[in-house]
Amino acid sequence: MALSEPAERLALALAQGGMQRMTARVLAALLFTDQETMTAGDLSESLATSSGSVSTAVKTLTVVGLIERVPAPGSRREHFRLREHAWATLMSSQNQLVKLMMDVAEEGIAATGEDTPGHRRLAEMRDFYAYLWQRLPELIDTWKAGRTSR
Amino acid sequence: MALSEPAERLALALAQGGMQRMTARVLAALLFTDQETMTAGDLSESLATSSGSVSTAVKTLTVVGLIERVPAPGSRREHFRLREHAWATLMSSQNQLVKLMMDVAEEGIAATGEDTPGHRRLAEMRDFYAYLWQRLPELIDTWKAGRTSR
DNA sequence: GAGAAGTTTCAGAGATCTCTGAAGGTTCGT
DNA sequence: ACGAACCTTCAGAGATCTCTGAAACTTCTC
Repeated sequence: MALSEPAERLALALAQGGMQRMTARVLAALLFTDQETMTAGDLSESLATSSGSVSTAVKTLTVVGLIERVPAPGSRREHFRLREHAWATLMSSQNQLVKLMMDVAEEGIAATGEDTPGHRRLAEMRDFYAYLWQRLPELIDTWKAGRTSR
Repeated sequence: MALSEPAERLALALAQGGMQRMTARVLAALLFTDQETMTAGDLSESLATSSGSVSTAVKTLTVVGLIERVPAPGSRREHFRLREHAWATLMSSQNQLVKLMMDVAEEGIAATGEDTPGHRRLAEMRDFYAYLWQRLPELIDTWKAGRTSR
């Protein structure tokens, strides 16, 4: 079955956030499906795409921890499903970008003379990202704690 | 003067976050410069790029509120500089993506039958992004308050 | 251990994005 | 009002990214 229009829109949104288009479509398919898991075959059929693309996308999603291979008794095929806390995981990996910003600002600070306008601007940038880098993980952990305690 | 290597690295990091490469380089130039403001001419010289590219980049940065045109007494040229709270502004615009995620999840919920696995997954996604959508602005406001109260 | 089914890899075609450069527009001084 | 300096726009060249499809590899069954 082809992906629904809302599913394609969701994939687009994920792509806007930096995810490859095909990777996003695979994730959307796994979100919307009414099955508990999908095989690579299911995915390439519903996305009308090559098995090669599915393989690459599935690998990427597995590496970043958004989906997982599920042992499939009685089938040779690989089964996949969304992992627990996938969204928190996605957010955490976005958070690596915050760290990168903090680091490049720090580099800039080291490379500019003190008491220059550039130095001051970079220090403000560094402070802002350092603040986020401290606070975002707390936010995500709070969410996870609230979820699991149900 | 050409952009320093740390400045180019910073531009790369911004580009990773979704900003156009040239737009990111302009922002980096304005961050690192030891002048208070830079003209379009300064920018195209230090970036070794066409005036057209600078014009486009500067327009984008102005629209999203990261830089501002500064009235330049005694000069016909436009002067630019980083705006106050530029980083908080950048974060806020990233935050629009959180809103988009929330919205597409909501659409998906409306389009799937209740008590299906897809419905449940989408509801969890929606809840997560709704939580962020509530919390991130608080975080940014707290930062701004801390800054200005110095 | 041979064959079938499924999966992965990767070179290159095709699609997409970005930048340039030149034409045209705007603003300022005289 | 005219010319000079500067800025903006945009078509198309060039660079970059993404997907396909076929070959190679792995795993399972008989």
